[in-house]
Amino acid sequence: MRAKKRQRQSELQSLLDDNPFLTDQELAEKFAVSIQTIRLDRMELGIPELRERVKMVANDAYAKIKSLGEEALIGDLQEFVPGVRAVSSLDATMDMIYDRTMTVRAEHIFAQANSLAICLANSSEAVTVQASIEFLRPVYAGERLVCTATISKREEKRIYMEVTTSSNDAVVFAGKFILDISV
Amino acid sequence: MRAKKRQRQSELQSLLDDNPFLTDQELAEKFAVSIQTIRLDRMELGIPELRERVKMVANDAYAKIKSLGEEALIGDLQEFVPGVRAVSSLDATMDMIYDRTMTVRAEHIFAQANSLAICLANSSEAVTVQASIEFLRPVYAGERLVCTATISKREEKRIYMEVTTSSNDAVVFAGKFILDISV
DNA sequence: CTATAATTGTGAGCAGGTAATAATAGCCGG
DNA sequence: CCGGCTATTATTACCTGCTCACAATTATAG
Repeated sequence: MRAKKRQRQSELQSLLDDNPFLTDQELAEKFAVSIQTIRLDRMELGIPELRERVKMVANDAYAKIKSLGEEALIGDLQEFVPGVRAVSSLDATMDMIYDRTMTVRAEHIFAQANSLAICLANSSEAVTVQASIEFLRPVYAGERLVCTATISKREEKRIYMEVTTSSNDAVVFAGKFILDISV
Repeated sequence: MRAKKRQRQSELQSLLDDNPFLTDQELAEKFAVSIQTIRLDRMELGIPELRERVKMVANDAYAKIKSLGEEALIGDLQEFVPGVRAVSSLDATMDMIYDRTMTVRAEHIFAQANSLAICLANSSEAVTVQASIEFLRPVYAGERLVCTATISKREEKRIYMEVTTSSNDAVVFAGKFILDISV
């Protein structure tokens, strides 16, 4: 009996982990137990009710969408010298991690660099056209990534930049970006 | 009188737009009207109740987090020949867009390519160490991006890949990736 | 066989509503 | 100033998805 219960509770946990939108009713049917059993299980596992779970997801949404979503600049702008240099900082969080290696996924580091480059281009129509990038060492959650973009050359319709990202003074990323500013 | 109502309704609309978590009770207090007035306003504006609003935000979260968040592979795997080639497809949505140019942000295209490369590396410890990438033309919302990664060279601890992304048979992105598989 | 654990049932109550219906307040034109 | 209209407020019944408290039943291990 005890085994059955443990089994159900762990399944319940993972079920709700990747689908928080299930009612106690639905869960009871899935496990073929009474609704009260489900409620007791939730109590013991410290899982809040449907509405609270949904609220939590919704709140996370508000926070996470900012972590890599629609913001123009990924990270926080620290310094901005038009036509010369821009610096942004970004705190690496668990949301950015690749499970298998526990390291920050390359696209997040690229995103910080690329968005800073576009920001520094300071044109309403800047578009990244080329980049040569190096990820010098893996980054872990909790590190603060400071990214610096510097304009190295400027042509009529192109801007060349050097972008580097450091954590604790060690360079973790370096890249050369070419942006198009036709218009 | 009519002016007052219009004023209130438009304020209500924008209030709820950037904070969907307000109850009718709270709104009534904010506007110093009865709760029924708020309900009528919501009806006229077609704004659903708190719980529905929260649910919508939570659902968006689920969709958006997948758009560039925690998934191992960004896009859907279409083909996978271990050690040789992998193909994924990704539908460009409005969530991926840079407002100023209305084009898909480079990091999303990079993310699709990079995550496919890591997937193809098929090692529990693959890490991108270098990439030379080109964005050949801008991508707009609605396009279907088909990304192909091919292994071009394999060393003891490194994998070299060619990754290209096409939309309607035109190549929009091309890159050479070097991954580290030390372990 | 019995003590304990697990499960199920019941009833009250709550938040945040919908839906329907009715009463009241404010204003405007004639 | 009064009828008519819109806007607002009130009232009541009902809904979902719970919580909380308490009791009853069933299973099972010792």
